[in-house]
Amino acid sequence: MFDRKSAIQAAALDVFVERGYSAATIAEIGRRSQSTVGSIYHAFDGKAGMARTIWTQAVAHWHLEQYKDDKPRKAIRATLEAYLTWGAANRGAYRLYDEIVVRAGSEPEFAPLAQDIAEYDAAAARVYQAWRAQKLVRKMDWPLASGLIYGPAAEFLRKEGTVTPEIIEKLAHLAWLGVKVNKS
Amino acid sequence: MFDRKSAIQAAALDVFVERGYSAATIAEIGRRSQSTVGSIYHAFDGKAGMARTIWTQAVAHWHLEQYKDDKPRKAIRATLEAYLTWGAANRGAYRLYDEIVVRAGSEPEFAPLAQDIAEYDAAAARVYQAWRAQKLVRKMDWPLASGLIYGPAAEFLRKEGTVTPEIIEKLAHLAWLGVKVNKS
DNA sequence: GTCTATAGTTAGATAGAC
DNA sequence: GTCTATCTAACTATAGAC
Repeated sequence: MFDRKSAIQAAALDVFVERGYSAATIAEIGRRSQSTVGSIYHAFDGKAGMARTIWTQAVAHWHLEQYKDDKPRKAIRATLEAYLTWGAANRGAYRLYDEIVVRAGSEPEFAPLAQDIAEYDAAAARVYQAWRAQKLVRKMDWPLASGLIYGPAAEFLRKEGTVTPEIIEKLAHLAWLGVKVNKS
Repeated sequence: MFDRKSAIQAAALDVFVERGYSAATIAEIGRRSQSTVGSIYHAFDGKAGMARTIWTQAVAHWHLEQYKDDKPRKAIRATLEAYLTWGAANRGAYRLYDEIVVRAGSEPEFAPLAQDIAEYDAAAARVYQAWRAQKLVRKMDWPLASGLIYGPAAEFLRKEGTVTPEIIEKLAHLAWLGVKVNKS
């Protein structure tokens, strides 16, 4: 049977990607999903609610927590590979993801999403601190560690460069260099 | 004498930082700068025009091009130090800068700014390629090189971590590791 | 759950006097 | 250059029938 909620969400993703969050309208999302405004508000908590769902699904692709039982070197490689691969295969969606995160930092209607983001970040920080407790990685606050791990990849994905296995390798290698314990 | 344009710009920065770009209104900017809507439109090309000026002034603080005659290792350190120092001292303005750049990627009214950003990036790319021609840095496309240089710092500034000389040192060191030529 | 119709709000931008 | 007044347009969100 027809899953209206999924149809709305798919249409919302399309419209957000094409127009950007601001210029996307509920009416257009309704048109594309063959739904009406009323149905959309029934299924989602408005525009910001749709964005929140989209963010959740995107981030699940590379969330560090899912690799928490691996050794850090392997886990970092896996999360980065997933991040870069997904971002490269879904440029538009990646840009939208980026836009949503930035807006969540300043716009009040995104408060629930901002909460999700903070929790997501805290979960990743716990993974890092668990590794730290086992002396598998260097002592470092998570804001710095996450910058070293994800920063280059994030900046790269913002541009239009092509993601190759060599680039994944290079970024994973440098991320590991940044956080591994000093042997010397 | 009273410089209205500067007053408007300062007020715009305040309001954008406090409310975010979307929720900032021309009327509020007028109130704070003791100017009227008409004067604001006389001095700037609307809201997006004010954002454009703010972006230009922010980016001038760390533009790589200003260090183009230095050796790359020193230049990278200098640009990163400027970037991190400015960002840490102006958290709100940094967030706004980030928001403006992201929006410029998807909203049509930012077309002139998007052009500025592309030119800025091209200028930095030329600096890198000039170094490359002298074999001072590794052969690498600028999207990747800029990710390695600025990415960790950008990601770090997005969070609320404190910038210390050690952190600047660490980020500058890793940036250099990422782009320096292989000695082996 | 789905729909239509509309309310309600807001703000960016401009015209034209001074 | 500065100002006031207004226009215009658009969109989110809700109310309430089915």
